[in-house]
Amino acid sequence: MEPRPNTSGHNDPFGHDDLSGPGAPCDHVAQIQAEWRRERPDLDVSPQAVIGRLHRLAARLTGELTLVYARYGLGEGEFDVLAALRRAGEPFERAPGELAAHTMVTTGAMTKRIDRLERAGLVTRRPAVDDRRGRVVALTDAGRHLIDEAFTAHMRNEHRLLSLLSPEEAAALQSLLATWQHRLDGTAAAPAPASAPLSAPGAGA
Amino acid sequence: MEPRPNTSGHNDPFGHDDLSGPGAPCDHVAQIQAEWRRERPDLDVSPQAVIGRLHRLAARLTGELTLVYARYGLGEGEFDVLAALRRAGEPFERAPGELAAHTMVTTGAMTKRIDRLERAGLVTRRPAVDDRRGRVVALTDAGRHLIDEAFTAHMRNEHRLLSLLSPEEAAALQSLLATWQHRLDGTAAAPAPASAPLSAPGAGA
DNA sequence: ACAATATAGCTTCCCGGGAAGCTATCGGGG
DNA sequence: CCCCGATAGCTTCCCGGGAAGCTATATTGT
Repeated sequence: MEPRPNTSGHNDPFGHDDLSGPGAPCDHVAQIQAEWRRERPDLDVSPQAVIGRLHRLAARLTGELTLVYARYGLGEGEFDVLAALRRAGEPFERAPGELAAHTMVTTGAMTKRIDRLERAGLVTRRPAVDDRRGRVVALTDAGRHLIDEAFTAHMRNEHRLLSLLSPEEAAALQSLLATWQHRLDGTAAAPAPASAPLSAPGAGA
Repeated sequence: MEPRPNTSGHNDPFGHDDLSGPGAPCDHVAQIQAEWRRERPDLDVSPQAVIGRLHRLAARLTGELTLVYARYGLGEGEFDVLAALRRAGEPFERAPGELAAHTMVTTGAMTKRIDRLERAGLVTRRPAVDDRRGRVVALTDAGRHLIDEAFTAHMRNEHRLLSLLSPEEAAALQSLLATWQHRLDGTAAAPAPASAPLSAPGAGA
């Protein structure tokens, strides 16, 4: 754990830094990169050092967070919905469509999440007054209490995980993540896809 | 694979840096944090500035990468398997268990991935010679060509995404991610779970 | 007023992964 | 030699999400 940044500049035939970090001189990602360099020396695989690690770290953190949700009988999806309702403030109500947008899933997925939560007695569903197509999802008392407990534990957990970084490291990381996301949002979507579900493998070959 | 929405934001009344990066003065995560601060002023939600953003960014990047896989008729899982085989070098063979370990899924999931790839003619399955319990999964010529094409495109895509950061930013980010992962690995697993699948919500309430 | 279109939520079907258990095989000890 | 536990891969069942389409309602244009 030497917070010492290091050696980052060094070989690489493409002029990029090889990005070999101090904390991971020989981790799994680095091994994978080494294999690719051997097999495909024509490619510069340095981006994997960042993107691959981001991936793995996010997966790992999600796993840790999920353990806490499970203690309250919740999946990640349910937790998110309850949290979105709680965040809304009194009277803890929101339309299904709003919840879907907030939690970044489709409305179909949201319907099923609400079904589960309703069955568990954590939320209620009732018709909206102004628009007869609409519904209103509301936290029950049980739901309110549960999410308050669960969210408190969740934040304790996040503090525990984040405490592995110094305040300076955390601030730097936060800033870099926000910067990247922001620039990504400023970019038009990627080039058009054009799939062929595992049946026309000749696509590029 | 999609998105992990999650709550995150930032700010904090506890004397930590508020971590407001330059790139994210008022993004979605920050809004969420502001809501929590209003509803639960007793909690320090600053970790979400990092963890929430990490999640969202990872989800976003995954989405971008998936678009390229789809162009070759591959899902993320299939791509990973083909890549692991390609990385192995001549003769591009590996045992299913090895592949499962490499790609971080269960053996059950691996069986199904191989089923799909075999059906598509991209890999073959044959018995191992030394151990009659074992199997050997091998890239076919078609699979070899496909993954070489797809991986080349994949790396182009990763370069495109990473090019939004300066070399210094990328190096710093890589270092922080590796550091965090490394410290996380050095930590014993989290406290014992104890689930109750949405039926005993009273766990903590 | 009425038809055309948009919108909100729900339903159906599919896909991919995890958990747990099954079968065949290997290896070691009596 | 046979029995026992360990191991490799596969099978079964379940869960949660996406895509697309359905129904009922709201809104807009003529």
